[in-house]
Amino acid sequence: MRSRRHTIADDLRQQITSGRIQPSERLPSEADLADRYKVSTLTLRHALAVLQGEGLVEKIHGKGNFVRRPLRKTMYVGGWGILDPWTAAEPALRVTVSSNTVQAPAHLATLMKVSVGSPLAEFTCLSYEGESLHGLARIYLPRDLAPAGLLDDSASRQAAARFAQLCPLQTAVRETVCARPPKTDEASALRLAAASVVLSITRIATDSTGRIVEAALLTFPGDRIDAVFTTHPMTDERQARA
Amino acid sequence: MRSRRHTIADDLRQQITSGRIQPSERLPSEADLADRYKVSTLTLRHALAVLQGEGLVEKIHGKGNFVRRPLRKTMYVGGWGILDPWTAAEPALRVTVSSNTVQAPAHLATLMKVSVGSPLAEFTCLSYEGESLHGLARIYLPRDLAPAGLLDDSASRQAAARFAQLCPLQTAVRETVCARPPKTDEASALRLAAASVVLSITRIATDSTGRIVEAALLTFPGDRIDAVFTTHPMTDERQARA
DNA sequence: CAGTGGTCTAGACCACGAA
DNA sequence: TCGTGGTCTAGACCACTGT
Repeated sequence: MRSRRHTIADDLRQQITSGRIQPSERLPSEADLADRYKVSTLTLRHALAVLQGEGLVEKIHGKGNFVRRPLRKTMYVGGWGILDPWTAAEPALRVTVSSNTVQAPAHLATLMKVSVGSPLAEFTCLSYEGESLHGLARIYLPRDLAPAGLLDDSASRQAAARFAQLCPLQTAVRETVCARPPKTDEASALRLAAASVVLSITRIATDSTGRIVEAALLTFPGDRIDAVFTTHPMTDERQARA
Repeated sequence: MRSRRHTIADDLRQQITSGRIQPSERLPSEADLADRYKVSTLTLRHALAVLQGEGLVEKIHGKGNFVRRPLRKTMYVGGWGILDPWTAAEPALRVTVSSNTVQAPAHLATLMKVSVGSPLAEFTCLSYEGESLHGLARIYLPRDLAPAGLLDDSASRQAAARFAQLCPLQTAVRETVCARPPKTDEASALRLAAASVVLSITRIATDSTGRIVEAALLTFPGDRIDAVFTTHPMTDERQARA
């Protein structure tokens, strides 16, 4: 016997995928739905949790449950952090950047091979598609490398085109990709269920002297992103070096 | 005010990470823990759900809640498919390879830019760490490019060292990474829950003429793998080409 | 303020696993 | 059979959002 939460989830899913409930539309309140299905609110909430896990529904505390727009997968292009060449051209994509100075906490100090407490410039980049956030980046540079007039218009446009790459292109980049549950702040910022998964990319840029000039912590909802990386054949010269 | 489920989760997490509760040990029953913390069983279950989401605890219906052994993350190195330089050296890592010939179904034909029904050599690679499978690869080559005596010892050893890369190294490689729920066959092969997540890597190798010489579909349990990709500064010559 | 979702209780009953 | 986790109820109260 299928549990009640699942039969309810099936019914609501059918209404959503068939278009009877439109994207970005609000569902009836949980109390109303619980009445309609003759279940307790807790059971109904479990049904909604199923749909939330599938990415069909988004819960907003104090407002309601909303049908998510069908997924448009965006693409992260590895190497120099270009985000989504297709939608980047669309006006619907906005990237906001804010900056800050912090003292390196332990995990960042390790990552960037600087001593704990070193001054770092921190940039928080949020990428929106329409109203909904679909990418989150925190970027750290050694304070002395951070450009002074960074937050002008041209820099914002640049960050929108290549997702939040602040360092020059002539650097070696190492990107580590993993899938993991969102941290609580990420879950609330990206409006994800705690049980969902994000694709986390840690990008380290190194200049020709080996100094780490940028560390970027990128987080994307796991079901909305593909990351693509290309490797070219080595030149004989470079192969000899390795 | 931190919610009760979180204070309980914090307390249990501390007991686990400090070693007061050992890996693979059973926790007291939910009823007992609910008594001890003076909360309802539902609240206690929510606390355990937090730890479960963090991968610290595994629930087994009818048996209890168990502390999971800490995960040993393996690493996939992008570019030419080297798997896990650290554990690759360990005797515990085994890779088995079996081969087959198939006619390209639609999705593979699209991926490899050949016509539907073209003969392809299919290689299925399973990577074990001790008893448990931790990687699964299906690799396709145009039939005429598949080496004849592939499945001898040296090829198997080679596949173990560089995860299932069958084509020559002098190729351009494009790897697409996404997180998604496992397909049913993957879930059973990797012993994953249907609700879990795999890291899926699609690797396409192209020779200098632009022909696709290999397509690899790699699947790893999402919580046991990191994938790392490196990009080197372009030479002036290559930059001019792009 | 009213309306929404979030947390919590104190029970009941069901489904699974091992003896 | 017994002890375990899984589902569910009918309510209470809290926290967030908009008016």
